[in-house]
Amino acid sequence: MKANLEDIARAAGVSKMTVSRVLRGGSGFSDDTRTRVMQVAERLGYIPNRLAAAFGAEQASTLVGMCVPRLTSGLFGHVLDGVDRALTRLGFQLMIGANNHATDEEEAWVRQLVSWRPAGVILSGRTHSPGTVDLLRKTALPVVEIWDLTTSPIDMAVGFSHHDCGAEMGLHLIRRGRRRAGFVGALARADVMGAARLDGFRAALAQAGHPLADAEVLNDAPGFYAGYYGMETLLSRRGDLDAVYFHNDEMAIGGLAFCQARGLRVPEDIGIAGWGGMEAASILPRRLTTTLVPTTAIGKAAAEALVARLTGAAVPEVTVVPTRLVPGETV
Amino acid sequence: MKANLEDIARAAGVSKMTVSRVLRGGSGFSDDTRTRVMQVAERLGYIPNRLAAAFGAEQASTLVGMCVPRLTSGLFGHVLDGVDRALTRLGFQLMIGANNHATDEEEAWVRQLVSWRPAGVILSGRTHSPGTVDLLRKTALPVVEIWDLTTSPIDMAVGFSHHDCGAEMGLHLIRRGRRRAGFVGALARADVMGAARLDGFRAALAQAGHPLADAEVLNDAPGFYAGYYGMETLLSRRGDLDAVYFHNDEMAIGGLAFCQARGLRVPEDIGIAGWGGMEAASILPRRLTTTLVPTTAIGKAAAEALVARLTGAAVPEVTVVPTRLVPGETV
DNA sequence: CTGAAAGCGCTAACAC
DNA sequence: GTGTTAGCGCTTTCAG
Repeated sequence: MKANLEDIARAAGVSKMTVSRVLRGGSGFSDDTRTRVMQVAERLGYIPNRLAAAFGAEQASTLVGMCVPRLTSGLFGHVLDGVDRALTRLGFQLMIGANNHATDEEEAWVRQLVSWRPAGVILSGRTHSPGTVDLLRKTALPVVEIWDLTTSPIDMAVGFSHHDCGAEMGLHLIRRGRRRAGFVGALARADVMGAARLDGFRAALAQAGHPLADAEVLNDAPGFYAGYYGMETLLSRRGDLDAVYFHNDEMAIGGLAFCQARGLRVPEDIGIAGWGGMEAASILPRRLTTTLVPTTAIGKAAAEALVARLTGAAVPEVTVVPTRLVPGETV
Repeated sequence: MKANLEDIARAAGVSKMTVSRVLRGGSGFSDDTRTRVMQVAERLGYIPNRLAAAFGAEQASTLVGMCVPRLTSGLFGHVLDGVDRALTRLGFQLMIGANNHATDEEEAWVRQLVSWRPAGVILSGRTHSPGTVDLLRKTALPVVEIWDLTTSPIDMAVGFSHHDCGAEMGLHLIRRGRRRAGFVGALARADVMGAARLDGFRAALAQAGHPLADAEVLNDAPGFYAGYYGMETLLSRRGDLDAVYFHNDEMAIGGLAFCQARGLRVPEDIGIAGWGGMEAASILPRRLTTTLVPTTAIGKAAAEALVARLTGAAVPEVTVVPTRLVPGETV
């Protein structure tokens, strides 16, 4: 039922090697042979065996692995989309995994991935277990770390500074006259990047002489509910806050909903700021002040950097993809 | 640098075969041998080569492919999450692709996937190109089609009826006293499932004697913007509508935002209904009337059905995972 | 409980 | 332009 190179070779009256060359679109055969081989392959319904190809010649692997924090993240969905489109266009296949913000889950996934002898790996974040780094270094696999910039990446990095995002937003709130700002986070301290934004935010506020009034970092997933209840919690502790910066836009929108439910006016009574740039932020219920993150571009750049490295091209160690603070109507 | 079974065998003073058995946790070796082999493998930093394993014994493949319509879809992000968690737990690796609602893109992806000799495939939707179906049938690969129920699946199916979702919502609107309902869709007719919901909706309204007043099916991606502008378009044509059913919750929320911007009262002036059950729907700005779709459960069920089939267990051809209409405050 | 032999399908390297 | 040889690392099968 399954034809292989040998079957085609026999039917076309040539050798396996010639068939292989034709099918891979190389050179070293006549036009005549080519058409004959192609026809036979077609007729036999030949399906190449990449397992065998990649096994026999490891550099023939077109498998790329990508690990995201959570598959349910809207932002990372767009990053994945960028990666997938670029990779598909370039002839690669994508294997995915989720680390759930745990370096040991990431390591477990990387171990599995590496055993498939992929062409390269894309990881999210700068924090990895020593085992992961070690393994990746030992196997000398091309690696792109995305999302956050690393001072010294394992191999390559594509992203931006979360610390700067937070600092920029802190400055923005100060400029808007806010003096008692709070923060609502999520995922406890597991999300190192969210923590970096908080750090930057805190630093900017402190430097302006109006230090962070309060912060509530929840254990939950960073969604609308968490934003809603985080806002409630924060306000119950500090009713005098005049602005709140959220882990992301979903949470900010949840916080906005809470304000609406409580009859708090935004931005008069309290300012709200998010992060991420989700589509809803620009519509609902008023344009949210947030930071636009070029998710798809990051994915695309990461995939292209990886493939460039594979083709031997020179690739910068760090690619900065800038974010942009977009003032809305909420602060 | 890279150790293989032979290296371990030599260092442990046994044969390759014994090492293979130990490493795969089988039986047929003494405890003594086991510990010795394990220690050597550890010391040598052995990384198994699954390429070789799957190549040498095709049924040893633990690669599963999954194709979703779009990687940026919030709902499918949750399905993917369900699939990924189940598959990881069961020791499988996940390869993904997106078909962008085009059967030929799906076929191209399936062809690539099949050449990696995976253990099984999960596809989204009931519509596939003849080439895809043919290929899958010929290779006799376990296949799970998810999302929509198919009268006769290629192999197995996990999902629910989109037609019924639409009909149920149509009935709900009628019961709420709505008499001039409209529909806002997206992705043109490319999203067959959205079209099925429209069909069911239309049928239910017609049967109740209050046929669909108007429908606007946009070409855009089904997001907040599309909902906003779709609502605007629909109302400019039919200012007398008393309810609108949207392709999904994002769009419904966009439509809601438009109403708010125009000063239309919801549900007094006009009713709004969505589909999908996204988290924001239950918060913002009022609880949205929508249909809850058990996304993660579908993913989990699909993965488990696939693995059950692989282990030779009997698996039902069709698994129904019911949705639930949740009345909110918007109609 | 352990080992030897054969082979999976392909490609690199070299010969013609 | 085309063919031959060898081998990738593992598992299956069979023998002990």
